[in-house]
Amino acid sequence: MADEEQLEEHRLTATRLAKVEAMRAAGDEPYPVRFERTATAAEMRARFGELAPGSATGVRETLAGRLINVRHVGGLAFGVLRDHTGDLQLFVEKATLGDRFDSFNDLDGGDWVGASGEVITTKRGELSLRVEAFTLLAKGLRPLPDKWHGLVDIEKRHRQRYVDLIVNEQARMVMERRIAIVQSIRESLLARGFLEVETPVLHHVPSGGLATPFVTHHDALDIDMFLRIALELHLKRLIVGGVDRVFEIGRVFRNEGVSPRHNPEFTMLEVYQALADYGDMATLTEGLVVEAAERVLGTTEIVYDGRPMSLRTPWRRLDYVGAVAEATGTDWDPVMPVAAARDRAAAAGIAVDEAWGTGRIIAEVFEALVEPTIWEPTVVLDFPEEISPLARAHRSRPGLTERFEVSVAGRELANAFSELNDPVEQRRRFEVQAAARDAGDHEAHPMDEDFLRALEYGMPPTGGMGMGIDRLVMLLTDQISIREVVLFPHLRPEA
RNA sequence: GGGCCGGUAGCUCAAUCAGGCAGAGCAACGGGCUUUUAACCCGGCGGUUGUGGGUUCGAUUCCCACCCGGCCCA
Repeated sequence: MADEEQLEEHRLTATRLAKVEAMRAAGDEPYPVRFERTATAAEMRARFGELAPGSATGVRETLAGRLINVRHVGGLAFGVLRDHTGDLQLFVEKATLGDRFDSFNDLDGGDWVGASGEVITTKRGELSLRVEAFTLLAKGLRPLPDKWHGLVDIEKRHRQRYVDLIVNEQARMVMERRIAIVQSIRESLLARGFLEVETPVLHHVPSGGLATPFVTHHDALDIDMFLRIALELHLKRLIVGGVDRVFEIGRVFRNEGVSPRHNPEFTMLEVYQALADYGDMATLTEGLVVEAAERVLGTTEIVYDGRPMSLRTPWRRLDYVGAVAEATGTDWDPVMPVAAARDRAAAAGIAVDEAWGTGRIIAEVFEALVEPTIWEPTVVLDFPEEISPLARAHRSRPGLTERFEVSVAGRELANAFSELNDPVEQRRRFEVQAAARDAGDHEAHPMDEDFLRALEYGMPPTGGMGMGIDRLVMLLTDQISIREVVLFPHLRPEA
């Protein structure tokens, strides 16, 4: 769209380009190298925020940032300089700058500027820099969006996040909060003795979850590879290897449709702890979320999508099959004949697939009737084995596994198990999945012989947990679309 | 994949229902203004109405196809 020719042709950029040429002709560089600043906008406010109107401090500072707006008032000009910490006013007067005053008037909104001068407050009390010298640091050729409305068009905000970040405070807030949340989780885990690792993104077997992978190709080896859909199996290999507590925060990829709640790539936390079980994982999950909320919001009492929500722990525990029974008004049993399960689903108005077993049917009913009704974080316990091929069988409940999900605002936030560490049983589970895969279920878990070999060396009892970081960020930034918490969400290519 | 809604100046929006010269504010440009806070005042600019076709004397407006986005559903 925006090639050089169009830049030269468009009158709004042509006038700016002309200023670039004029500067160069006069021996000035519109894109200089390096600049030394002595203060940021936030530092200025911290040091001088309490000055009375009309003060002059005698202190001289140098700031650098983007010129967001200029108000010309005869022989005066008021500029708004925005750096990464906030805004500060530039007080520019002809009396101080002399001939350079006209050059200041040549600046455009959007230009990067360095300015030096005395720290003052204006008559109206606005903390300002009385500019004694300034430098163009980088000429902006494109006009900024409307200074009042900002950039509103959602498509443009996402495609041109750089502009969104310049003009929309909210975009910066979400980004900064996301960074703080990830940092909080990392520090919470490090403080508990977990080691952070990096495992392969390119997989030979798309394992560790039930999802359609992206396929790519390794040219030199001439083999297809898969972008990972989960971190799970490599982290468990590390548990086998004797890494006692381990975690990874990393991007995973799922080849599904995009929606307000799904981006093809998203960020997962996965944590594994030797000698622990899913009960320990529930406590850990609660701790990570509460510590992140307190760090970025200072409270566990939040508002999401206009409704109050408490993240206070302990979270409610809900029995998975029991919740389905309550929602449907009939008894359910994960080992009941599949025909009986089908009847109950039909009675509840839930359509089921011929190939599904009882566990899968129960899951369908849960997702349709129970999960959407959950608001505050809830630990939903003991999932059917059929949909949990990597979780250990429940210590006392046949047909179920020691698995929980944390549901919040009608969606899954985290998923955890007492990990299956019996290699013979794991092989049996993979074989069931492989059969489903052969029958046409592309999301069934594939056989992973190397992982089985690892288990055959012995994996200690282990608790594991995965959490969707994007969803946690959505919760703590009050965003209902994942595209608002991902800096560069996926969109179709521009025409 | 289906349904509904949207795409008009750099930005934010009118005009579309019922076809008749495509407008405003901001930005930019020229002028005025030495304490502004979306500064203000005056002036003159700025358009492939998402793309392509069709109907019509005449299409931003009606019809068809396509592209991009939003929401809902699968």
